Amino acid sequence: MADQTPSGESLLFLTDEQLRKGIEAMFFAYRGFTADPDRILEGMDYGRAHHRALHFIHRSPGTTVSNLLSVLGVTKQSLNRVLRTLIEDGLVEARVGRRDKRERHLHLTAKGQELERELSDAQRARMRAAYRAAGPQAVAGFRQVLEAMMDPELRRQYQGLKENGA
Amino acid sequence: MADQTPSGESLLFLTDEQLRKGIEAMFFAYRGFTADPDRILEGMDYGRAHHRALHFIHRSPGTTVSNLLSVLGVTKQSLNRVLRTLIEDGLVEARVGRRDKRERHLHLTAKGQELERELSDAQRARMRAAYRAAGPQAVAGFRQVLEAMMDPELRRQYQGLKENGA
DNA sequence: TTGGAAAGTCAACAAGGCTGACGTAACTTC
DNA sequence: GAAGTTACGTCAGCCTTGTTGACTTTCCAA
Repeated sequence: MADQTPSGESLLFLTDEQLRKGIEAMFFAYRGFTADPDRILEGMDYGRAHHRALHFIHRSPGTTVSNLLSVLGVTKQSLNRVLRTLIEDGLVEARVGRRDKRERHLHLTAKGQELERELSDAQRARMRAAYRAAGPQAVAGFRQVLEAMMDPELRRQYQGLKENGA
Repeated sequence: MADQTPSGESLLFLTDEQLRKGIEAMFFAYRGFTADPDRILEGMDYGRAHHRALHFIHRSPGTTVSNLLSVLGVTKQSLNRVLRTLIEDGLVEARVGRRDKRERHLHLTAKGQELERELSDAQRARMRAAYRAAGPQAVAGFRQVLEAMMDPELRRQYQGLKENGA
């Protein structure tokens, strides 16, 4: 028992083997995480990229295109392809900014809300099952580790998303 | 305070808002998770798919192609493309099976070990920092939630990977 | 000896990233 | 008011990594 911090905690959770297991857990869990929405979307003309756009527009209604760009971390050409189809299909509405007319403020239409809801219901159902199985303590730890794993800039994005429901 | 289980735990961690935060945490954290290897690989002729192959061959030396297929969850055509370049470039060796000569047993060459090492060092460094920042309790919770999030079949794959280092 | 599994390969395609170049409207600054 | 910057959109072309389908070779096992 040599791996002890000055304060007496075991450092065994930092072994390469433990870290590798964590890496694999992320890999397999992420597959599960996206599986349900992917299943819903296949067959429709949409993919994961559309899901992400819907999610963040739902989350921050009225967000601008460049805002969304920085959250999603893709190029405007990539996002535009996705956004165009969503707007054409009447799931998303782009309103010209009132203060700054260059900006487009993005909102979900009723139809957009509906699909977002369907996707997020599926994803939340899995999340809820996992949370319930693991318990509140585990969930707190889960969130802590994920947060620590983010790039600092992304962490700020993450924390900036409106927090409530408590 | 109505959200209490019969055993008295709060269920506030199961609100839609909390679940959404968890979903976003997964999204942002996964970006960080892959960022370092991606950076190393850009410029080389390899991508994330090559990294995954290297990882699991390292993890289970002598694994067969079909074994790897089921772990990675892609088609043999996809995997083959990746594997071919890795073999051509002398990072991976495919040994014909002794018992069953149809099977190819995959091993990393010295060169393959080297790249795998470089990629995994980077990824583990981030993981280690996150683990250290969050602490052992949080790490345990992190692993529990991720495991509960996996599809049952993937969970078996995950648990089947040799466990040690404790 | 034959059926079927394991592996490999060719071709074609799609999603979703990327870069670069260009255009336009609108805001900001000098 | 002119010049520069920002926000957005779009065209064209490319790459990676996934897909399906069809086909072959090898070879184990019943």
